[in-house]
This record gives sequence, C-alpha cells and structure tokens, in this order.
Amino acid sequence: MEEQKKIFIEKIGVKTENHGHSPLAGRIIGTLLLADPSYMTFEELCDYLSASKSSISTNLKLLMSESIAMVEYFTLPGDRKRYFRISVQGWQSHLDKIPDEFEYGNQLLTDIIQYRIENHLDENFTKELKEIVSFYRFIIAKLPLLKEEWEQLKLKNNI
Amino acid sequence: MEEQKKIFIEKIGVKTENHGHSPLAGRIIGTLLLADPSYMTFEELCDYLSASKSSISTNLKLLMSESIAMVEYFTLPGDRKRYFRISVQGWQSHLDKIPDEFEYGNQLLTDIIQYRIENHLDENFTKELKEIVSFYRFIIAKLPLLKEEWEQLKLKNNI
DNA sequence: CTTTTGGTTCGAAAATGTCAGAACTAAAAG
DNA sequence: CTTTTAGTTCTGACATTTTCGAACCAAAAG
Repeated sequence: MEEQKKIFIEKIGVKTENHGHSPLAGRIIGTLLLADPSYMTFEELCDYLSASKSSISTNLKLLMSESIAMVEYFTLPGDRKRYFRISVQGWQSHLDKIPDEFEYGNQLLTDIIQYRIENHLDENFTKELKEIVSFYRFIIAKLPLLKEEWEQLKLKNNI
Repeated sequence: MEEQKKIFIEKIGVKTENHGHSPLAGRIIGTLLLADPSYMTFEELCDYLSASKSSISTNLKLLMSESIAMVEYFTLPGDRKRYFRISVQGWQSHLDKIPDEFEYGNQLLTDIIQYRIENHLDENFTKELKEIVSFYRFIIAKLPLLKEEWEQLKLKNNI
C-alpha cells in the first residue's frame, strides 16, 4: 500500500516534470495530492521524500511563487509551523489563465505574420500561418464562454 | 533589419524552448517561420544558425519525429539536397491533439481521486479535486465541437 | 573505382539544472 | 540573554542536457 503510493507519487511527479519542474517539485505536488490530512509540515515533507531542508525550501518557494501558485500554506495560532497544501484556487486560476497562455503564443505568431507581410515573404506560407492564428483566436474567444457555461451548469445541477 | 530578425528568432526560440525543446530546436523553428522562401537546406540552417552539422541533424530529426512533427522536408528531382520547412499540417494536427493532452493530465487526477476515495482520505479536498476534473472534462468534450464549429464558419466565409 | 556531396552517428566537452550540507536568520521558548 | 525551532540562503558536488568535432556512410559525380 505504502509502496503503491510511492510509485503513484513518482508518476504524478513525472507528469509535473513534463511541465518544466524539477523532479523534487513534482514529488512534492504528488505527495500533497495524496496526503491525509491534505496538508503537511515542512519537516514531514523532508522526511517523507528523504530530501534535504534546502531542496524542500527552494522547491516550495518556487511552487508557491506568484506565477506557479500550485502550493500554499496556512498557519495555526500558537504554532510556529507552516502547513503546506495544494492550492485549489491556484489550480483554478491556472485554468483561467489558459487563454492567456494561448494568447501569448498567438501574439508571437501574429507578429511573425506581420513581419512576413511587411517584408513580402512567401505569401502562400504566410496565408497558412494566418489560418492557424485564426483558429487559435477562435478558441481563445470561446474559452471564457465555456467557463461561463460550465458555471451555469454547476449552478443548476450541484448547488 | 537582419539584426532585428535574429532577435525575433531568439524570441520565438525561447517560446519553443518553454515547450520542452532545446535552444537550437527553438531557433530552427524560428528561422523557418521567418524564412523566405519558406524552406531551407541543411547547409543553410548550419550557416545561418552557426551551428554544427551534428546539432542541426539531431534537432531536425527530433522536430521531424512522429510525435512532434513540426518540421518536414521535401526533395526535388535531380537534386540531392533536402528542403526543410515548417509542417503546417503537423502544426494543425498538433492542435487536434490538445484534447488528448488535457485528457492525460485529467486521467492522472481521476486516478488520484479514486485513490483518495478508496483510502478514505480527507473528503473535502477530494471534492475540490473532483470539481477541477469535471471542468476539465467539460472542456475536453467541447473542444472538438469548437473545431467543428470553426470548420463550418470557414466554409461559409472564406471558400 | 575514386572523389564529392549531403548528411548521420558517436564519443567528449561545455553549459545547465538539481540537490545536499553548512552556515545563517528571525521568532519563540526557556 | 541563551537556546531551540522552523525554515532560508549560499556554495559546491553530481547529474543531465546540449552542442560540437571527427569519423563514418550511402549515393551521385567524375
């Protein structure tokens, strides 16, 4: 069982690594996703992952940074420890940022097209690029509407 | 102008690196996106990027691989050279694979939820995870429909 | 059959990333 | 004021990735 869990954590870790994080960062995410209770202290993370304080500190700092925001911590009165957990809100807001992500890549493609037009480069290829951009734009415009639609759906069914 | 172009290529390159490729792979993509004509020979790439034949070869191989398919080449009769270019089709099919990408991450989250239920872990957190998954599922289901909608739109307006 | 062209493949070197240990700090406890 | 706790920061070692140069190969040219 415990062994099973560790293998599972590694798997989650690899997935997270694919998104550009270090192996340890991935393991922290995996560990917190399977934790019970759903939060852990700094020390527990060190022990459980057999990692040094410095590595845990560095990686937690990264995972809690503004731009990533996958982990957060809370404190308890009269207790010096920090309790780290997955930030569900961070995860959600990460979802909300997907359109921006698309948008950035798309802006770059748009600039490329602009450059190609200004410099009279091979029009046929430019046109093909335009088509890709227009699809992206379409998706980007639709995503917030989907989110909206989902909120409505949730309101009707669940709560 | 030429200098401007190089800076631009680096910028495209960084964006591509963020998707998990090497700097040189990113530069190749950038170079081909701004190329005129829209294809280049192996030698031209080596010269333009001041990179070794081996590096260009390795990276082109990667970029042309089944799973990435961002670059392709064509040949001309009576000409031994290969002409490398951006694969618009590969790019398109990459777009088509976005739902699968989402799906994989989502499957992992689903497994995590399953584990948490089976082992009676902190239900509140499990419930929050469920909500994220259900939103993902919703999006995944909708994306192909959006693609469809876009195709229709294109048919009406353009061609 | 030899040379040239257009690459590929195989180590090794250089650049980067990851992690641990030790020294440090700020706040609380004694 | 000293000690302990809960981390942080810095430095260097180790691992991985990226790139290069040299040797190699297959096909075409001479």
